Amino acid sequence: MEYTRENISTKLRNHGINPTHQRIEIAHALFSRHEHLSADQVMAIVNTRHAETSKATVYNTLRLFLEKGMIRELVVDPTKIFFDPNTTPHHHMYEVDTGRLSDIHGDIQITGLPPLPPGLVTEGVDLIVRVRHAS
Amino acid sequence: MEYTRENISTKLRNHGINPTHQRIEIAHALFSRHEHLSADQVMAIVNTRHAETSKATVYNTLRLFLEKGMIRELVVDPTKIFFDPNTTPHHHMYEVDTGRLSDIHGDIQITGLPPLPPGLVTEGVDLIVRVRHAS
DNA sequence: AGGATAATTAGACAAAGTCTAGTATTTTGT
DNA sequence: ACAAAATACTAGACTTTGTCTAATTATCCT
Repeated sequence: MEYTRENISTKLRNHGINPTHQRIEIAHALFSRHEHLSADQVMAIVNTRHAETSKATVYNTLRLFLEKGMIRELVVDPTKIFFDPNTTPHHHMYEVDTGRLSDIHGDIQITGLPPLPPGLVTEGVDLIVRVRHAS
Repeated sequence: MEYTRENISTKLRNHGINPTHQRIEIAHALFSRHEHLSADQVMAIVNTRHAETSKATVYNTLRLFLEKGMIRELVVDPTKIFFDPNTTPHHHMYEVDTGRLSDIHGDIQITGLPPLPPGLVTEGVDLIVRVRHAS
């Protein structure tokens, strides 16, 4: 699938989001790349050439996308949150010395998880393999 | 094992850490409870009664303990880091609506992880089950 | 078009964590 | 035990990520 502005508008509408200029640009930044971006990276991408989108809008929009289930939040780096346009179940590798974050592909199985206490519902299961470069 | 100041001093020395007043108090805060504490929680515990330990020392000391492998860092909450005095392999459950973080007990197996790219070494594998209270 | 609603903005603010330069404590060598 | 050297601690300024607010602008609906 190609991420034209048109397609992105449709995608936004499908998620119940009003497609505005800024939202389209932010979604485009996330979906046209296949990377995990932090809020300030999104901000930088969207505002190359002319400043177009404010910090507040970037943060608001990312949280909106999150709530609507269009993207996923990754709490991995101690200093900032990354956003992942891929919402299908998959896991991550984090290079602690460089801050690089990448997907782990493959058929990963997790067994032996005890049942949840009553009243709790699973939101997601995050598996992060922390690695570093050999010295 | 009981966490007397004496025992904690020995533990610090075993990890190659010079046991000072502040370090003993911080280690005591972490090890005498069996909880995951954030830096400001440690700060608050250590400074009940009289203010004794500065913010800089709390942060420096926690990082020192980390480097020496005496505690473990948990990147789970988007706003703060938690420190875990239990360094044996185990996993966590995080209640996203309350911020509560707890251990998962049981024999959890993770299979299907692909081999690491050459030059990379595993630091650790973190598994976090994110849950919320049913509405 | 025009009023209502929704979205965006600049900039002030908050909180976690880092850094610095000076002071205090601890250790070491004699 | 004492002085010098090394290590540790401190207050407070600073940085960074993210939030909030009140005012402005864009969009939608009839």
